[in-house]
Amino acid sequence: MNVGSDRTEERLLSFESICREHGLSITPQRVAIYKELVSSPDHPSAISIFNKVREYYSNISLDTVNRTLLTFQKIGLAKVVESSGDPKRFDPNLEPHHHFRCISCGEIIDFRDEFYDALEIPAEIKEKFVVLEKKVHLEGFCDQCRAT
Amino acid sequence: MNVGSDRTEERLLSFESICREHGLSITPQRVAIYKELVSSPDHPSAISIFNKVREYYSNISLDTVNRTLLTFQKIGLAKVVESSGDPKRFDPNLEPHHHFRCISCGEIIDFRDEFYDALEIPAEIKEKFVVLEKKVHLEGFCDQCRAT
DNA sequence: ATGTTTGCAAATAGTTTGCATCCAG
DNA sequence: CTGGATGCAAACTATTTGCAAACAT
Repeated sequence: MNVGSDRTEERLLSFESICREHGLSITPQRVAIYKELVSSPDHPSAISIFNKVREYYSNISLDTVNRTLLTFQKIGLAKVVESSGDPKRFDPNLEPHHHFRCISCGEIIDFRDEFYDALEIPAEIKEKFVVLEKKVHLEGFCDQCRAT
Repeated sequence: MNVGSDRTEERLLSFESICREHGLSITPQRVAIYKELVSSPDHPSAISIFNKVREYYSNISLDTVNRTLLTFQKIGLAKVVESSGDPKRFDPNLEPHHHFRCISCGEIIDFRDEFYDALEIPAEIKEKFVVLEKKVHLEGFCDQCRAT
């Protein structure tokens, strides 16, 4: 597990209250999974979180990790990354941000862009649908893979 | 199978030349799968194309459909939709367009927007990566599901 | 106390692979 | 003819479900 930053401590507090709001128990498994998720610099899959948590919580099961991550998604503590790949990847970053995905290695890189954040929703969409999330998705080759 | 429009006929011709360019045979299976794909109004999964093609090509196998769709993606005849769901969905629409996805029913709706098409790539990204694709992804509730 | 959560095992869904046969070029 | 494509079966990966035991509140 990564060493807890102030940011992580802060998020742990809101984690507990959000769980309570939804009538969910604060179990050690959920705490451990949440800590791993928010201290992840990337977009971890259930398996990668499972492997990290298992280092110090040896008898946790992959099913619990899967179930818990889906629960987190449901109550708004995580998002599922839009990607065309097989294993679901989770995103602990709830701030507005955008994604670049390398089509060669599959790496997904977050980036901030105030201009993108401020994009207007087209009228034809706004009239018919309720838009809750807006994200620019870029694709191509990352610096590692462009060299190949 | 949908009745062939002029657009479909047109695309079939370029389909054959693109296959030849890549040294791929024009097999009846590939033609059938391609016809289904491009006449799809939505973003079909391998299974849904399999089911439609099977109506008149009864002994085609799902494996062939899967393999063929991946081949189409490789040679640029189709794209895989960025989505967080399980079954891969393919996109026959190669024109620049954007997606709205309903988080309730999973429907993905294409929309055109010239302003979005013209978005600049942020300098920090352009410097490091090669960007081949740019798409705005919106999420929320579609008109059907917002009522529920 | 009791209703939720967990871990295990089995089931399921989607996709991929190996291989013999078949067919397009 | 011949190499690539297909169909079948089996393997594999990711995820989900049923259920009894364990735990949080």
